Amino acid sequence: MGKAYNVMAATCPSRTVLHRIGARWTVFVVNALDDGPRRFTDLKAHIQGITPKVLTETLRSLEADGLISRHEYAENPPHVEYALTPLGRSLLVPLRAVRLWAEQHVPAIEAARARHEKDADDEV
Amino acid sequence: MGKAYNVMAATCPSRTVLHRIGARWTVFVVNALDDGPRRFTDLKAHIQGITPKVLTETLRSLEADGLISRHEYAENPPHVEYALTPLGRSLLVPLRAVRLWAEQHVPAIEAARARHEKDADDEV
DNA sequence: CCGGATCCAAGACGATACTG
DNA sequence: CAGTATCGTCTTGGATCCGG
Repeated sequence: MGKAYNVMAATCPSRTVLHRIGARWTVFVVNALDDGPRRFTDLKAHIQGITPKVLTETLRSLEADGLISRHEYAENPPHVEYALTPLGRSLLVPLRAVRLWAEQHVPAIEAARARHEKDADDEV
Repeated sequence: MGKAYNVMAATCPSRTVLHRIGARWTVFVVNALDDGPRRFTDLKAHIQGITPKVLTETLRSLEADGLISRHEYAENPPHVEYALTPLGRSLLVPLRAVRLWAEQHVPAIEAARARHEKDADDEV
């Protein structure tokens, strides 16, 4: 029995999964829930620059895929908490690594870009 | 001395890095170079469904960021090879994990989507 | 507090044809 | 073989305002 799924295959269902993971804000939301449940406004404040509309869309998508859970308390004013499901926590492992990689390699990337920029100039 | 970079901050340079990593085809190209250098046509065949234009754009971006190297042999017909740089190989580690996660959790995601679909129907 | 509704802009992505 | 050129589409995402 070989591998069941392969993202390199055009019609493999894993591509839709990858597409969801790769969505612009998924890595932010999943990482933001790393240290426990958070409320909507809390998430919005933590993930700087995200708009309420996009945050809502992202949360709904992740909920549909079973990566986060939404718990609504019957209070007024409203009180809603989002948390990672076990499946979401398993995704957190690679996504945390991606986040860390991005944060740790900023200087290397910027240096490469500067070098590339310079090479382009030299060719003129 | 605290952490230098934080993707949660709106203006942090790590966001541009994350944006590049998150580009639709980055994870495919980096993973495709996992087991050694490949030629353009080889990549295109391996990453099913990618168009030459998009593949070129992705390769150029990754090259500009110092993640892959492009080696051109002075032959006719043309012979060009792409390979991961050390920096690119360091990115391969988390991106390979992302790819594996996507491939391994297809059934879980599909089950969650079906459940979600059913819940939506039940509310009607 | 937690969103929903609406409108709009950008750019990513795709299809196709062509060339050194 | 390894791309370019062109064009069109179409999904994302952003801005803003409103409502339960």
